[in-house]
Amino acid sequence: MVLSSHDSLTTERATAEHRLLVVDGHSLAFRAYFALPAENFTTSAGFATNAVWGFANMLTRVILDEHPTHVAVAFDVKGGTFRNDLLPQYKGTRDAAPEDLLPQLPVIQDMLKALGVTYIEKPGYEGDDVIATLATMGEKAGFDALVLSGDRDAFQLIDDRITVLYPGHHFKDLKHMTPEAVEEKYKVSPQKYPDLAALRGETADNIPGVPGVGDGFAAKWINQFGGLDGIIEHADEIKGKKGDALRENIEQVKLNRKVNALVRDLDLGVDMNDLVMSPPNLTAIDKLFASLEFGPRTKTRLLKAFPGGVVEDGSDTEIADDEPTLEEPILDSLDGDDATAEAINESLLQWIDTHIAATITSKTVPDSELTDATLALEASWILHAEGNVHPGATTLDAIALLGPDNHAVMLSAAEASACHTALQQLLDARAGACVLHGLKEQSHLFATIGVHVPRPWFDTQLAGYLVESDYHPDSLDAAAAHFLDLPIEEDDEPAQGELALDIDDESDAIKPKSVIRHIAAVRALAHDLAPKVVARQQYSLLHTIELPVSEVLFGMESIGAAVDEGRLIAMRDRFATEARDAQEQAWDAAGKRINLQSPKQLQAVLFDDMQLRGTRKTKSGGYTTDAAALQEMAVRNVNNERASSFLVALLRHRETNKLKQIVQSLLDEVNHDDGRIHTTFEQTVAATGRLSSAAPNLQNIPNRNAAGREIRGAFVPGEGFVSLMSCDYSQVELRIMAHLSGDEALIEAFRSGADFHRYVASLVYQIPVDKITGDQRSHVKAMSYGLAYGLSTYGLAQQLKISPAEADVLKDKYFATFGKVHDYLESLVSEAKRNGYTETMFGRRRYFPGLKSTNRRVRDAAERAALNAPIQGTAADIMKIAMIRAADALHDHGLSSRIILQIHDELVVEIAPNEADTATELIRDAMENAVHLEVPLDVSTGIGDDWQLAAH
DNA sequence: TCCTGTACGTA
DNA sequence: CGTACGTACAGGAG
Repeated sequence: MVLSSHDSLTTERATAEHRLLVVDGHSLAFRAYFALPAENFTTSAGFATNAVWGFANMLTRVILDEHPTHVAVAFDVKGGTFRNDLLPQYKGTRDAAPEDLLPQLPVIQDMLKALGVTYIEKPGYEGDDVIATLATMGEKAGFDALVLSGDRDAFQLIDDRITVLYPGHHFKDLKHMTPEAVEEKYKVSPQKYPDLAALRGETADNIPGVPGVGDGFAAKWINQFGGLDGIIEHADEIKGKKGDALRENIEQVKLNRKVNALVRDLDLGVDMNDLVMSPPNLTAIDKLFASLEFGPRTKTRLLKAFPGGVVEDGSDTEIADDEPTLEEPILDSLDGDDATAEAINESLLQWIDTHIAATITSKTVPDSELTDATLALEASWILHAEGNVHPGATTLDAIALLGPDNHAVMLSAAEASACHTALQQLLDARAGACVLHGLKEQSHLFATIGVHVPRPWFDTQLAGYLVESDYHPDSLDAAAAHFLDLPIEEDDEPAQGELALDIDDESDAIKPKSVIRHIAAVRALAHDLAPKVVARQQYSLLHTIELPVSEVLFGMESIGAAVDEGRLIAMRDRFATEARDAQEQAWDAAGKRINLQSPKQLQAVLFDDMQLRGTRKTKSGGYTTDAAALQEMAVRNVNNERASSFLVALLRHRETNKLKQIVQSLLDEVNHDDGRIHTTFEQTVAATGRLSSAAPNLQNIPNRNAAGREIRGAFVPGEGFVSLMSCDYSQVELRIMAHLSGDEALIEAFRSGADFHRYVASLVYQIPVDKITGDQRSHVKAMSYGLAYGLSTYGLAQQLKISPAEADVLKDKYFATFGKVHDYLESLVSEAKRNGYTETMFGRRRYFPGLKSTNRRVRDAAERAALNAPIQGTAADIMKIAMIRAADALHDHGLSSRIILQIHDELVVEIAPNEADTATELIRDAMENAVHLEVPLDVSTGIGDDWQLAAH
């Protein structure tokens, strides 16, 4: 304990250091009750304890923050008070306290008794009067007084010595209401606050004020006439409707003022000496907490706030908000090394009972941003598995559990497997209070022992992504280092050379230290991220989109996509032969056997040997050798036989070699157990909210020319399935722009159902639809698509191979036709500059620090990204919602058909026998109605024997 | 062995 | 000098 320097000061000075904390017991109990879901705090007998737990926590927090030397808690007493005699309807609209709150009040009082805290009730008076009296007594005795109350009537007590701690929107946010704070907020002094309240009324207490008069007018009058008395005196001088209203209600206001005046001189039969903080009765606390099924962690924390409140088990469970180390869990071992599976399962069940079940009971998930996430997570437990996640071939190393009481267990893969029934039982009963890192990855790991992971309450990986989508940690350690300012600890994994040795030595293969450190990191991440998720309003996104879509993705990855391996091999060989042919040709033309995949060697041949003129430069200074440049040089040098045959051969080599590589990468990833390719859909990589696909990337399978498209033909229905269906959104991003900009012309273009680009071109060029040329259509199409990327005149000119001046004309014409689109795009950038972030339709945020850069290039790039993010992101949100709906629909209708791939605006579904029609309708409906916009969402579908044939 | 640059496939 | 990705290779630094 830190001793402060005032210990040896004189009595006179010392009294100034005396601080009295007065708590409004009812108000605190109510707030705690509503801030915490009762379902998460229920004893095995079904007794709700959320208000008790929240009360204890809140009291602890305030004591630790404010260091009072004296404490008292005031409660209301049943039965009317003198106020009801004055105002019969007083507090008439208050809902009766919820039935599971009332029985918690005496328990709170028992707890206070055990803690040695005096609580006071005074029949005929309210808790507020008791508080007022106590605070006044404290002040007279030379104390500083703190009043913890959610009732604004307490503001009248505020002066230099008395501060009110008033809860904000979130239970835990306490505002220090000082005279300055009241003045600032209400523009009147604390003494005049009751005058203001009398004029305004108090809905919560069913006290009507002057109709039409709120804080603002009340303050104005008070300052004008010096207070309520002055206002009443000069009531006739106040003009207008509000003046009339005042005169009509003047009796009510006078009455209000009488009612809201707090009594400050009750005889409570106590003096300051009775309120001094004293050591709690540990035996009574133990007994009480046992009956409430509160864990040792709660007790430890609570006792820390009280004198002599030492930790008994020796583990210092400091709740560090910003301490740069992880709180180390207490690692328990399950009995019996050589125990049977049943015995291990049994002892795990027991451990769960003691360290998880006793502390929390929950099946429900807090579902609103209002829920106090920081308090809810105090009662959560952590689930963590480690291993090698590779869909279709995942291996499990170890799992760990960490209870709210800081006790942990760790199980090897074999032990975990033996315990799968206990684990499943735990998850089925208490997933609602579960925290983990990466639902999809954890699901893969637990699936190896046949355990299904239901939707948890919180996912630190998804949360980190929602909070800071531009940062992508590639490990839990990296995430912890980033968000918690922890050093990245050396993983005690063996170096490459030692790996084989370690695998052989099975008994030593698990690294308890790193697993336990990791599970502690997950807990710490949750503590850091949960408040951020709430503050940034990402909580509902987490629960309505990211967690559900994680489950869909887990299914897709597990199923994989079936391929015709023979067809892939044949294709690979054909592309390889073609590439070799092209290579020979290129070598002949070049006169040497250079590496065609080396830009450096190509530059030497093209620009030195052949003396060709380069086009654009790369950022490192040399001329580019990309396809567009090669093409341009080929056109320029049609008459230079050697150069053009080299360029043509090189282009052909580039293309076929690329295709060969793509096919080979697919072959490398075919799972030998099931002949399918299990990609990984990365959910936390793309800053806009899109998914990405890796190992292999199935979102960049060629689609633009016939040769490449063939590769799609190798994706086929697997055994037991008859066809593949492809469903895609047409022009989603443009439709989103039409909706969000509200541009009537663009909206009408989509509603008309005509050929969209042709229709738009006819508006832009003011020519009838049937007179639009192919060039006009394609120019307008490029312009439309370029919009969402922040396309420049220069870029448009380049792409369309027209002059910048012509591109400028096109742009002007386009924006003259669709003015609101222009305004909307500009507003996206200016909003981003103002807020520092953009938001999608569903509230997904992306921050843009680059907008403030002094480097123009960086700033311009950030502006384009800021313009694109809400559009691309909204499309991604819509597709995610569609996937959730589609997967649910297929499941609910008992279909076996299943989604296997997502390519941003396309879903690929593997169709079971006789399900084609139903599946088509269900998926179409899920996609078209994922969200309702001002324009229809158009979905086109196709079915075929392979992915290529499913095209439409 | 690791990182960077270049190139290129997709939406 | 158009957004968002993943992968392959070459070449240089280590």
